Amino acid sequence: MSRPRLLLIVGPTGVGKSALAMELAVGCGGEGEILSADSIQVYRGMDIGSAKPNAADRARVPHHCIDLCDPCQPFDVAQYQRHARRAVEEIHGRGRKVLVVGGSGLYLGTFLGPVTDAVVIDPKIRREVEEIFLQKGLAGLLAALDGLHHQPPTCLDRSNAHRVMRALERCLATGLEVATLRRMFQSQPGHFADCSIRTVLLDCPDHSLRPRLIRRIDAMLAAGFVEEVEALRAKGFEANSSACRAVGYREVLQFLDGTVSRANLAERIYCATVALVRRQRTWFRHQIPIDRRCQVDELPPLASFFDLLD
RNA sequence: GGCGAGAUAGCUCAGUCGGUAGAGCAGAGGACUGAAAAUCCUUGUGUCGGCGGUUCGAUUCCGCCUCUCGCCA
Repeated sequence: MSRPRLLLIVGPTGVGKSALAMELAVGCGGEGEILSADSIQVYRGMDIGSAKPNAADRARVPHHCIDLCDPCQPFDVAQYQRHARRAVEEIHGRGRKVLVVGGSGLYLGTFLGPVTDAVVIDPKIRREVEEIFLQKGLAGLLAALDGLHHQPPTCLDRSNAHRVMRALERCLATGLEVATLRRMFQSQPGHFADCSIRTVLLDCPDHSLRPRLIRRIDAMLAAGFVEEVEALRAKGFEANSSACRAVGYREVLQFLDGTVSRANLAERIYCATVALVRRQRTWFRHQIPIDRRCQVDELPPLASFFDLLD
């Protein structure tokens, strides 16, 4: 049995990754299926704002890892990893090729190396750590963490309460120090180490990306983005802090709350999107090994991508 | 036309009881172990509207001018 073959199409939001993936999936003799690596498209009902592929595209080419859970339920990369693994096995079982498409750095990272470890955190420990944070804030977390070490650990972001909580949980659950856990984590094989994986970075210069983003945001608003957010809010998606803070969704919620005017809404979404693009590019620059780079305005022939899949 | 308020970073504004100024947002760079479109870190020289006056020294006080926003005619 051959190894599963994956082609990752990565790039900042709005450059046209999905369109390229559709062309490739259809163009390689109908042999490709699309696996989304998008942390927002996993939520049902977050359609317009996440630029989810439409029904026609989904009927034409099978898509995976979309609509995996309700937006009021928490979702994380470990769950994504399990869904993605299952999808890859299914697609490979059909003798087809996997086109991974997305811009969520951590989710893409799942294909390229370890993103989670095997440490199981007892819910009791998790509650205990949350309690420390609620009572004593970041300083309390750091004090607790440092108390478990010979020297205060420096290999984590000590200003990021979220990261410190994760580290503290692991130290409490295993009795090990942060640096040791980190070494163990980094020496693990990735979840897709048995697959053959190539990456393509798709980008385009700001002078053509930015007008494109503006058009896309206007189209989202015209398509009923505000109504989508109202419906999500009615279902309680504000309980999911990362879903309701996603680019565009946060701004529409601010509009619904009256903190942002309708006249400024598109502009605010645009600024948040540009900031996201910047963070995505930073991630792709430093965290993801890229086999091929191309500009969306001057794409090479499709056949040259098939070489990467063989 | 009269009265009042304002003019400070790309934007919104704070401040300096007179010793040339700082927040938020925006912009730029960076980090990344189950929230990742999340979260976090770094990064601020600007004729302090113009011209005069007082002063050792004015963005700050005074006068005039320009512009903006109110209110009254």
